[in-house]
Amino acid sequence: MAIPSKYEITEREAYWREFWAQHNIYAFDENSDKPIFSVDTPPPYVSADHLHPGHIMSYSQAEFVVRFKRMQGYNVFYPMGFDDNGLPTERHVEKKYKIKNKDAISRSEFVKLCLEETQKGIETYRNLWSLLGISVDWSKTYSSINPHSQKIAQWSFIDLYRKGFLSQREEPIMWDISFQSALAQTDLEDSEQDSHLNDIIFKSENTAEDLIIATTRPELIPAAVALFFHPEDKRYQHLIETKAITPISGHSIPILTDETVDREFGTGLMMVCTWGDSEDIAKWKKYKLETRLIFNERGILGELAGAYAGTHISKLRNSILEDLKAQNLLIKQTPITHTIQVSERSGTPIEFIITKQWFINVVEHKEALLEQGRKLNWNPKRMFSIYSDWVSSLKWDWCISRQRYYGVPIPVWYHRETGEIILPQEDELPVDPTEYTPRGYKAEDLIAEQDVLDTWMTSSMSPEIGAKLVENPDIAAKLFPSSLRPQAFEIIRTWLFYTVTKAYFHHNTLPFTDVMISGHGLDTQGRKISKRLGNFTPPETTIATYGADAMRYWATGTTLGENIRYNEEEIKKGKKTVNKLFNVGKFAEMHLVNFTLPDTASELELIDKWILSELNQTIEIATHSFEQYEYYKARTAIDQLFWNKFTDYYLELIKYRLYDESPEGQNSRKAAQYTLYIYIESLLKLYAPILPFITEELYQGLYSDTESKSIHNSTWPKTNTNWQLSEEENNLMTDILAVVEAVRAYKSQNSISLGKEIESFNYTSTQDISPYEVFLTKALRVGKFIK
RNA sequence: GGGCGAUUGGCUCAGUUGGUUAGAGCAUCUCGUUUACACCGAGAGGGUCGUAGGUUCGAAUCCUACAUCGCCCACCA
Repeated sequence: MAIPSKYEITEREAYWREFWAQHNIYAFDENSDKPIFSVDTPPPYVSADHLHPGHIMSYSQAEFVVRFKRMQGYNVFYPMGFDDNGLPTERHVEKKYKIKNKDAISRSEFVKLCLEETQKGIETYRNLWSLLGISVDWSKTYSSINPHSQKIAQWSFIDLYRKGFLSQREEPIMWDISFQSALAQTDLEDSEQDSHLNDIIFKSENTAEDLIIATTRPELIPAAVALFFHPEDKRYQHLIETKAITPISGHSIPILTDETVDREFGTGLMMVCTWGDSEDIAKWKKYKLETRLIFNERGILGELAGAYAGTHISKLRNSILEDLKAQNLLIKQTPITHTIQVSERSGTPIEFIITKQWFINVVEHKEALLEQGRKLNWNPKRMFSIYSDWVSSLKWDWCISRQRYYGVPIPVWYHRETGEIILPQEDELPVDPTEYTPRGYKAEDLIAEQDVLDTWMTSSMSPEIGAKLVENPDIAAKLFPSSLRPQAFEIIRTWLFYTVTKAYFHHNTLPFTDVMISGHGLDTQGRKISKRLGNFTPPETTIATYGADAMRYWATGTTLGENIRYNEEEIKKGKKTVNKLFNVGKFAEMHLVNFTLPDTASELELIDKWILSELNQTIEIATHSFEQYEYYKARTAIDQLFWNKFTDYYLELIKYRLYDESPEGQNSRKAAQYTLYIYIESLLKLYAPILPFITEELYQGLYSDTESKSIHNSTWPKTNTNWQLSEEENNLMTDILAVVEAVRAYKSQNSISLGKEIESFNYTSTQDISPYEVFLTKALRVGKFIK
């Protein structure tokens, strides 16, 4: 197959994409006995078309390593997943179809819309990933809402229940009043808001004196259940064991002491409600305080809110402050800026209500989970601290039930009479309890669980969901644990933590051995790329302009875990590299016509051995670097070899030999051809993980004699000790290269064209390079060297 | 407040265990129509490696403090 005369990037990349697909170049081979390398590919959210260069960066970086492993002889299992489950999808559909009230649409209609939107998202990703040349095995694809994934997520629930890691408890839980669903610790986000610290008068029931408390949430006064002060606070000793009367609601609450109260804050008196924050819950639990819930799951105020009943909690603060003012009970308002926790998805400040929810008991296993995390091979190492910080700071068990429409149903029924919890058999999965009756029961005896599972409940099973795409159970078993988990650092505390947790609880193992954590994509000014700011060029546009190889080249531009700025110059450099490779390919093709690799190596000249020894060194560096996930280092070394050693020197120095038609020059010419042949093949292979398109083009054009043999299934280059230079040869080469440089400088400074022959050149050298004078005079067009 | 990361020529970034004149690309300047390539080639200029101390024969690299920027966590009701 010949190399085309011109490299039309878009057209040729499309050609090779099609070629790879047709020949199943990236398919996992179930019949192979090669060692397996399995990847736990991140399943991206498909709920919105928000793909930007940051995604390109992180997927490419992982893919460099995957391609390297494939060429190293691994049977690569590289599936693709799509996370189309859960709240983000619901929200996207609500927004897009302007669904304000879910009562206006049936559950099944709504789910149908979700699935439709999901499908569109999958197409967007799939198109871009193919465009980029991501070498996933598209025959191994899952979506997190499909039956395969649902089955595994539900199995997980059942297995955890049977093993005692699950519990159903009624307790205060973080709640999103706008979505009306429970939230897990990780669904929260900080939001800085301007507010007031209000000094408000309570009355002592016993002495009728004024008790001043400071609060940012005066609306919770009707929910107040106690006042606290520090046990050693001299100002309030006489109040121990007495009671206070709240303003507005006028109910009586105990006054207690606790060491966690800060004497310096406000007046040193603290109001505890049910519940304003986790501190409230802690004290409520510790002192077994009363429970006063003033609003329901929609945020509507109830009886305990007295006159305010029927209105919404969000309106209560102003009403209460006005009423306090009217009664002269509000003494002071201090403006403050503080950080409150809001629901990540809705932006609504979280509230606490008490409901029955399912939990995975993670808090009591903190130590073990920390230990599991420690056993992972983290790349880069420092990313482990994000994991350990998170695990150490866990305060709540993982709440896995969600009061939502679109998700994997919790596979549970409750017996109408006894309340007994009924689980389906494994072979019945997946089930929707609201539409299915488990074997051995009658529908009328059962109450179906309405809630669905947290979306992380499914994605935390991704290594197994992926592995089980292979039907043969023996082979599937070999795919778990995965070899590699690539992901972004933002989801260490969610996806990574939950996956580690699941593998530990289910199998007492790690879900994967190696972790590769990528950084953020930033815009040209160093700001985080986001859909909201719109500060990015769509990757499709960039690829159309410069090609996928060039875009991938940009992604090598930073070390793993570091953020990378979008930099069009780097992409241009990628394109230049592609162009240069192409031209070298054309040149080689021209000079390798009718050349076949001889059985025995040709008699190499010093310069030939030199470039091959440079190749040796680069192979070593690149191999080691890719193994350490240091694709950047690999690329730099390969670039050096290609640009600075090969095109700058070697190629120019052997041209005269390649063009030599004389009979006495044929041995030398063959040696140069031989070197060219060997060198370029290895060079292409070295670049192949980073630049899959152009390397395939040239490999097919120069080397492949079969229709289906791809460079990406070829073997990774090996070093050859025959190419090692002796110390003497090495010194000689150093001098020869110095002479080359000197001649070039001389010509450049004297405005002489490099191609023009000069009569003589003065040089000094530490080695005796006289045997190479003929070579130098020919290669450099110098009549005579004068020492 | 605690933790992590960053700070290197105009710009974007490398510098693995401390070791000869600190590297690359882009940009700048000079030169060159050379038979793979002008998406090219050759040459040149440009950095007291954020600041201040310390360890060492020797520090961009190790230690301490500080400054600026970014991120994460905890946040006083």
